[in-house]
Amino acid sequence: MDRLKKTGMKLTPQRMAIVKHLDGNKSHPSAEDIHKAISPKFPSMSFATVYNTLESLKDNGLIKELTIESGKKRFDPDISDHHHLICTKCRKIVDLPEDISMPQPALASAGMIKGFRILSAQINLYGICPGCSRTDS
Amino acid sequence: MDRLKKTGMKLTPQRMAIVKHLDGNKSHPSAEDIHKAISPKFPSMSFATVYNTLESLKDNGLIKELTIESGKKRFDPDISDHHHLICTKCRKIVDLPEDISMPQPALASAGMIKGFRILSAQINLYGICPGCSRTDS
DNA sequence: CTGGCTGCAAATCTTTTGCATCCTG
DNA sequence: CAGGATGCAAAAGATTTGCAGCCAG
Repeated sequence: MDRLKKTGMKLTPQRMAIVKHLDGNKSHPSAEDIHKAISPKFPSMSFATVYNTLESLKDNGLIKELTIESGKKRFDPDISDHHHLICTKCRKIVDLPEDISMPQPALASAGMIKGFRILSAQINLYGICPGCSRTDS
Repeated sequence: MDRLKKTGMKLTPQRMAIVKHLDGNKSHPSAEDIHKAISPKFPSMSFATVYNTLESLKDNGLIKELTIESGKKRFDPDISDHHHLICTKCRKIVDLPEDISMPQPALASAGMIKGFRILSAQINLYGICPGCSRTDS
């Protein structure tokens, strides 16, 4: 919340609600998830506001946008250098434990490849989660 | 094309046109790109056919679906274990040279993490391409 | 007060679906 | 000839946009 103030963004009630909802949230919510979650408190809040706010938060480095699911954006308040496991069956998204984290993102975030100045890396591992494995086989 | 036949999929003219268009294609086209490219030859071809065909090709392991851009699916006929560099400015997508490829995908494709049975890995490196760098700074 | 933010509604873009018809195997 | 594939059109889902009015700083 302090970090929000530091960005110079205006502290509107809607924004604060969104930030509060995201804080510590490990569910990697989509814009719709967020809108739905906050609707009870701000029934009039529009999608435009949600998208605008998420865009601003992203620009200010307070959240990350994940490109994990083809159809929709997801957002992650955890801006640390981590990656994700996605269950292709139930679509659950889980943070990848740091100790399995990769040396390459380091390489990537520092370096140049093919003349590209690399700014960030996103690693998605797709598989079947324990729950779905059980149902499966 | 032989590989297409082996899948048992029916060899309709539309499908063959799509497969031919994708063969060796390094542009990571979206469904719309593909539809547009083939329209001149099959003006009547519908999006449903494009999507159905891409889905079938994917199910049969002839192409990969990339989740690189939030709003849309992209497809890659190169099914080898490789990854991508994306210019955040001009949205260009480039294959990551194999020699920079990561040891982890190997780990991932073999292993189990957090109880997940890992099936595939996708690594996206985001940055600024040489062309945009020049314009930039 | 003023510029940034909000709400609303319409528009856009991508993908999916239902169904009648067609055509490959 | 049967079942899968196609074309069409409508629907669904996600995101964007324009604009008038509002409110935090």
